[in-house]
Amino acid sequence: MSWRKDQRRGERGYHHGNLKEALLQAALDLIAQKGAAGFTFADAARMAGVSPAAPYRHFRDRDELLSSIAQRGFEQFESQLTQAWDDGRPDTVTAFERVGKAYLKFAREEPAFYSAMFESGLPVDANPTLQAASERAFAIIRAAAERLAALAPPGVPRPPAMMMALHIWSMSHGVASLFGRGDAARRKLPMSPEDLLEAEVLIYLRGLGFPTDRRPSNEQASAKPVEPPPVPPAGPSGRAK
Amino acid sequence: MSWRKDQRRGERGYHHGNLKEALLQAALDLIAQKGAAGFTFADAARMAGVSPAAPYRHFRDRDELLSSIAQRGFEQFESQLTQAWDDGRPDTVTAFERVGKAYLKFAREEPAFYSAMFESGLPVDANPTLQAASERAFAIIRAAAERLAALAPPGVPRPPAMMMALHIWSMSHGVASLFGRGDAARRKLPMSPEDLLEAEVLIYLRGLGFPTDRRPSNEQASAKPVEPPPVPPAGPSGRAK
DNA sequence: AGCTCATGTGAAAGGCTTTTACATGAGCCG
DNA sequence: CGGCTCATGTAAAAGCCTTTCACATGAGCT
Repeated sequence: MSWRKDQRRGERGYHHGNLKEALLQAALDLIAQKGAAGFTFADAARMAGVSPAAPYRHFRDRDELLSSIAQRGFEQFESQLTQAWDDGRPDTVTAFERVGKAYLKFAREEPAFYSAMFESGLPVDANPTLQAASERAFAIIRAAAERLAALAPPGVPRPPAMMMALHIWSMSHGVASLFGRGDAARRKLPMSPEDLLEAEVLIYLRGLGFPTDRRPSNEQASAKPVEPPPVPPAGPSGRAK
Repeated sequence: MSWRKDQRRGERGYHHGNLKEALLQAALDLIAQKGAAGFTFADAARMAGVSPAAPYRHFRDRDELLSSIAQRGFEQFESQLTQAWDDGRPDTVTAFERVGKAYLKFAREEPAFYSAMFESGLPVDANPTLQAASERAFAIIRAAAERLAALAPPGVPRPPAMMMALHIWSMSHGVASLFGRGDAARRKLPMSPEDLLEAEVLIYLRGLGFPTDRRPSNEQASAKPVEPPPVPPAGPSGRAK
């Protein structure tokens, strides 16, 4: 009885008018506060000012709402990474580093999305739409790695771009998950997550023989490493197992 | 009424006799099946053959049970890592790699523990006991990194062991979380998680100037790098920000 | 045997999820 | 305008979970 009264303004009366959006927004807030596990369908309904059954007109169940959020999360994530990558400007390594930072920034600034995407226990591969969105986001990292691989110093076997992408992804994800969240499960750190990741990536790139002192332009020239790396890069299958 | 009858043997009658252990075990099974989020206090009680209220005699609430599991998880984790490290035998790099593999193995073979430890949303720093256990596990990686850092090639600034440890931890955790779980959130991979991580670590170590072709003994001799690294390692604070 | 305390049981309150029948009103058609 | 129809909400109810509380049981000790 009180729902309609409780609405400050924009009274749509019986019909909310934009319940689906309101629910998504409410869920986002709740997840940010109490984590993906603590979020409740009924709570979201309450926050949107409707009865507990109303959400079922827009989402099959709680999981579908969560999926929708993860979906949007991946889309925004992709957008952020794309923007950070900026097609490799001003130079590939700089842009690459920026992508890593964007990963951390997203994890910190959008904990609700991040939570839904990576910590909700949703079966990513069960939902094709979701999986596609996830892969589009990863494709950005993949593309960046491709460009970076093309700059690999001559004279040594070129590292597989896919492998590089997976490596960078795992580093970013590891740092973000362990140290980069708002306050949940925080651990003490002698440096910022950003610096930690940056150093990690730089060392890794140097391990591949990349020159890691930035130079703004003419990458063709800079493709020549300062000095050839001590040993050839390890291939995907590594050494003898 | 039927609980007592349902127990196959070892009937303790009214008193279960070892309910706490039984609950922990049941919870472990349930979490392995349905994830940390899906696990239910009532389910564990049912599985142990007691009423839904019985568990409250042994755990304050559901979260305390989860904490206990995470606690044990960290202890087993520490034990596994210690064993893998084997005090750096036969040589530091080999042992170091083995620690990484142990991390993945734990994530894969003990999904319930891993889930409780890293994905349950438990506030690690809220429970001192839990935090201590977590830190003891990390200390193994830390100690290994320390030993490795001592082997760093001369002539360049020695990398901070703590930073190396954090880097290795994040790599391992990233790979394990993204690709190393039983089947939840699985993603396609062109190589095994183990190979992926091994290559990643080797490249990283090479980036620090370590010789990455193993040699079984006399590490003092092998401390001399095959060739000096092209550029000095990046310090913790990295370059200009 | 009798006491006592730890350990379980039942029952009940309060939430959440999900389903089902019913109500409302927005858009459209004549 | 009057009436139809369908999308969108509501109420109520069933079923499950969590947590608490008074009470029962029986294991161990004297």
